[in-house]
Amino acid sequence: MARAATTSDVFNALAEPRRREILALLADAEKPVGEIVAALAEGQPSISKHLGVLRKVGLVRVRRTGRHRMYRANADGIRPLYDFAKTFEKYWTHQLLRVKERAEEKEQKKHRR
Amino acid sequence: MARAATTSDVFNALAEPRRREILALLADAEKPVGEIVAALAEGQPSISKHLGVLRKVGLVRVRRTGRHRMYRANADGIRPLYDFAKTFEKYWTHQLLRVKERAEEKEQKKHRR
DNA sequence: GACACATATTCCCATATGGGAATATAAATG
DNA sequence: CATTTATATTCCCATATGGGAATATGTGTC
Repeated sequence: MARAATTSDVFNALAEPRRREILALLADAEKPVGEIVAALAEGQPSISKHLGVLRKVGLVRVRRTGRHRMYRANADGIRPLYDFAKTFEKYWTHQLLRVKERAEEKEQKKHRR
Repeated sequence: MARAATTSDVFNALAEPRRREILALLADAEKPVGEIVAALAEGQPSISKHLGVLRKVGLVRVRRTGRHRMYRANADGIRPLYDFAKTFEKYWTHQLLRVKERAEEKEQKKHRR
């Protein structure tokens, strides 16, 4: 048996760094393909293919508007990843410290604007 | 460019379901290879190779004892996965979160005038 | 040393890949 | 309709895969 298809599940789809970047880009607002291409500085066909993979595993949704296709992230689709990782949370070392650190970072970001 | 190596990072390593199973098995206690082979009902070479991948990306540690090799999970290694997923937490359509958001919106509206 | 046991490595192969180039499809515009 | 714009699809190929079989390596035991 060969390696599983990238479209077989969320884990395989998100193994590719570009696709994680794309998903992050689409988290806050829907964007047309061209904007993603410009943001990631990669060929348009490449981006379109990545979007196809994300679509197949349900991580993004599309809406057609004229000749544009507006993509947006479907954050719920990431839960399998999160759930898996979360089962290891209790084994992390310095857990309390790290949580505290991240909370503080967040606080700073909020106040920085 | 072809697909990235499974050993290139945690995301690629954990795209394979067997490797996630192995990691879950090793979360609570270290185990010799044979025990994993028995638990997952798969060929020993296959398991050894999976362990090799997990080792290379730092998700497991090994300890040699006689002719056994005791493997244990290194839970800290999963944090990249967790951190990535966590950035989408706020977008989840979870009931409590929604209630909270609506409360905040209301609050803002009240103060906006 | 001869052997059994535990694990890793090598060899094999069908399969999916990601990117670039070229091309196709579709919609707006003149 | 011809052309431009936006996006998807097809074709190409070097590359890594996961599993099984066979083999190698290492370690206890007699």
